[in-house]
Amino acid sequence: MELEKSYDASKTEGKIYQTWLDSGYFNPDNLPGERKEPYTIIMPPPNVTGTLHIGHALFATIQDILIRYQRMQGKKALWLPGTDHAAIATQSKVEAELYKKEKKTRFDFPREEFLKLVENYAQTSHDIIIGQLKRLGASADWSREAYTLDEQRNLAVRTAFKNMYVDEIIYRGARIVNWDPKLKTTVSDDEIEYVEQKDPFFHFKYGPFTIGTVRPETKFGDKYVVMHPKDERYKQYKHGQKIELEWINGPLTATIIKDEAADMEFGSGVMTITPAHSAIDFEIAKRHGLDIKQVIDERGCLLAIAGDFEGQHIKKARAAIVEKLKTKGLLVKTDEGYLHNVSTNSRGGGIIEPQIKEQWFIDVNKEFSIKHSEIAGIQTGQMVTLKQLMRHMVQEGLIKIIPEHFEKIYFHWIDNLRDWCISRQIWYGHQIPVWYKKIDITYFVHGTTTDNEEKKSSGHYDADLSELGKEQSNQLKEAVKEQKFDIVFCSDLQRARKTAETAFGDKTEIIFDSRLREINYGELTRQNEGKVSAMKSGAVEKPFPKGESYRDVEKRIKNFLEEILKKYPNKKIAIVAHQGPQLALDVLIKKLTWQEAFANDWRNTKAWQAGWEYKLNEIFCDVNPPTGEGWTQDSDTLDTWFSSGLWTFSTLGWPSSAKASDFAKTTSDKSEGKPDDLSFYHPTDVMETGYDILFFWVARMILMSTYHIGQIPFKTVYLHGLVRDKDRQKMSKSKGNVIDPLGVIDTFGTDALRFALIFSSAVGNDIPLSEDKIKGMKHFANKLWNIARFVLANMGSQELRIMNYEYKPLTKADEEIIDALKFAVDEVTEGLENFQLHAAAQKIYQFTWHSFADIYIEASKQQLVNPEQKENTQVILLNSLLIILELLHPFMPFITEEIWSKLNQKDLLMVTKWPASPV
RNA sequence: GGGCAUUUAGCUCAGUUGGUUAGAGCGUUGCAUUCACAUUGCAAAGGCCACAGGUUCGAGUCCUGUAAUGCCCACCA
Repeated sequence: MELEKSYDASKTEGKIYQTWLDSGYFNPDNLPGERKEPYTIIMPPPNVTGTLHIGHALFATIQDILIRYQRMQGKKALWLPGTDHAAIATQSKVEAELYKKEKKTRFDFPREEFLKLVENYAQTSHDIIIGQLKRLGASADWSREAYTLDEQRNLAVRTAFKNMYVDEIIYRGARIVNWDPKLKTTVSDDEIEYVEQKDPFFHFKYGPFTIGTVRPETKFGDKYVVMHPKDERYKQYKHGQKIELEWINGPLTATIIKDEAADMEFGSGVMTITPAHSAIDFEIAKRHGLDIKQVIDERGCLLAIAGDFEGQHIKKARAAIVEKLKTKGLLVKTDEGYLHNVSTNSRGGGIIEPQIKEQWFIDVNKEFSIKHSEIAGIQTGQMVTLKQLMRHMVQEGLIKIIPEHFEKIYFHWIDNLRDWCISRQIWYGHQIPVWYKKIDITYFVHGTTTDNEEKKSSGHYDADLSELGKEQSNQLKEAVKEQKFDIVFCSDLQRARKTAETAFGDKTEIIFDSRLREINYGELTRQNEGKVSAMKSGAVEKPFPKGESYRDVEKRIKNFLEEILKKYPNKKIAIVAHQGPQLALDVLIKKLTWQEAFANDWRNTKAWQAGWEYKLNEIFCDVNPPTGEGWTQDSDTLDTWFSSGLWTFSTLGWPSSAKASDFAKTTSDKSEGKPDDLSFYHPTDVMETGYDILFFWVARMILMSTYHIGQIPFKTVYLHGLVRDKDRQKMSKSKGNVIDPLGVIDTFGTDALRFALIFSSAVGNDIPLSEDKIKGMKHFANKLWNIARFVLANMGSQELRIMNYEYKPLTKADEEIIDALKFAVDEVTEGLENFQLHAAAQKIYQFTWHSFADIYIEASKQQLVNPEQKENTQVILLNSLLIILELLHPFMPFITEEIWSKLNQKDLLMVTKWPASPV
């Protein structure tokens, strides 16, 4: 058997990869031999936003090394691959392209059509990425490949959302959020990137104070002036004191607020606040219960509050506002070149404008009872918060982070964690599994009756309208002339019926319903109002003698509302009825207590002709859409990290293969047949990823996995560094120092690239990479090739089968190489066990090149011509080579497999048993 | 402002619990070579392990401080 004179990676790699694929061994179900122990790595899914870069090559290499090693150790090794839809990133990429090519935005398309465009892009990108991973030699189980936005994962997301919604871990609320006016979506705190910027810093006269700002455009609504309570300079001003002053658009009443948030050292120590557009100001406003007024809209344009400036974009308005203030003599001075940080959306968006918006959040501080826990130190049913769960796993060593110092960073992050805003206003992603049904109600009270005029309470007694009441009904008709209602519901008592017929009878269908009747006062009917009032408070729960309580009215109305929600969703309806049912609406819809409803004075105003407005909203959250008509789904999508957080178990079949709430059932099922993927492969062994997404992702996987299935997601977190160029510079297109993985694979071979990537840098450190280094590793591959050529050339084919031939050290060289080999096996193994991949790589490199090639092969040339030593030497040569191939295979899979195949071996090297120390 | 790390040969980096003469790759210099490999071999030069203290029989390694560099978090209107 002859080998080519030098190793040609390009001729070998494709062929070898195909051999592996054909073997089916990437799927652990097909691995030969008795394998009981699982070893799982779930691949961090690359974003489908383009092609792989060298950083991906690094993660693929590290994970492939770990998987190949464990597979050779006899484990059922599963490396589960996948890709990430990367919501914002992918969508904004498509949007950018669309704008460049056709000058269109996504709003020029129907949602479905735009999504098709994104999906096409994602599909193309996906295919490229998978192809690239294969070229890197990734021994991943493609049969289990997952996508964060496929059907299975969508089910997982909906299930996860619902579980958390039911537990009230997920809530909807109006908070100050990071709004990106460019992408028109919120982003989470972690996605913010601060960019240093120089801007003019303005000092303005604000009454007796001087305030400073870089952003005069936010200042229109500022009517609170804040100073530190201990600031001696402003001792004479009291908290809550009002001050009249002249401001941008005229005179204004400002209120003094004393709060420790004001920094006495900064500027004059006095500031005004803009609660709607600053998180800090929002906090202050909440502390003191101040008014919050929106100034800037979602496009970044000024609202009506800005007066003349209304509609202008803040960027353009700034100069004009300063000019106006200057003209008014309110500009004190301007400092040019003030250095400050501007927050931007790191996902390719614009400058963040904080806004108050109704969004979905995950509450990280809410206590809940954990439904199922296999976690040491956490009992099933125990009360915990998500924050505590996240902290516990790492603190108690259940999850080990390598390198260790990242644990401190992790804790620091958790301690400062705020509720996680998970809703996004983009289209590409998992749509929130919440549906709404909405009815707008305008409520009118019937006209005055004869009883009313005599101050008697009618209740169910069918009192008629008085002359005034009839007149009022005509007035009502006039008042609602312009309004269009789909349906009018009316109490069947004649005072309401006559009112409704007069006001609406000629244009709208009227449906009479006895549930809309006034409270039945029983024995008090038609008696003096004063007596009724006296009993009102006591009549909430307790019926009037032989009549109803207010709770009874509430029940009738509740029943009525449920029915119209079902039958008449999304309609605009009017109700003409009495005061009692209206109070019930206050209680049912506005969530007032009965006492508050009574106390409210709005029904004493003459505004009854305009009606009182109620918005009836029903929210439905479940895995599947509600049945029935009239439901509309929440149009927001979820933060991409929400689905990524489920990744370790959604890829293994959750929730289909094992429902979190159904653990008892699945464990009893296990006796027959093989266990499902989730119970067998989860918790996974290693999560290997870049340190830059420790918070985004790793922490969220811990959160999701512990919450939903009561298991840690992984035992070890292995954080690799960033690949940099040889001068430690970050690789970037603009610097022109990027190394294209496919390019270097073409020139030097995958094995060389892989070896170079892990050869010289310890875990967690950044990795400087240069073409020279890869070239050096190509030389190493070639060296190995020639070692194999030498060994092969020095024995006939029969010797290739004498694997178990006993050999013994006959010479000093024999003795040394056997010792060295033993050492190498131990150290490479130890390196791989302890995640010291670079140490293992260096060891095998040294051993191969120096101990074996330079020393032993040189010595063997003498021994091979000595008949007494020849055969023994041949066996040592061959055995050493085989062990080298085995040790090196995880690192350089292609060339080792290729040589192995030339050595007449039965099975593939990739499933050969990892060597123990040789005899 | 707070935190985390790094500083070892010309360059890029190893050096796990403190233990002989501190290592590798690349580069440099000299020599060799029809020999498995010039994508080679042999050899050499090159380090007060950032600095200053301390602990110890013994410190690149542990402790304290200083300096430089990098990164992360917070953020001041």
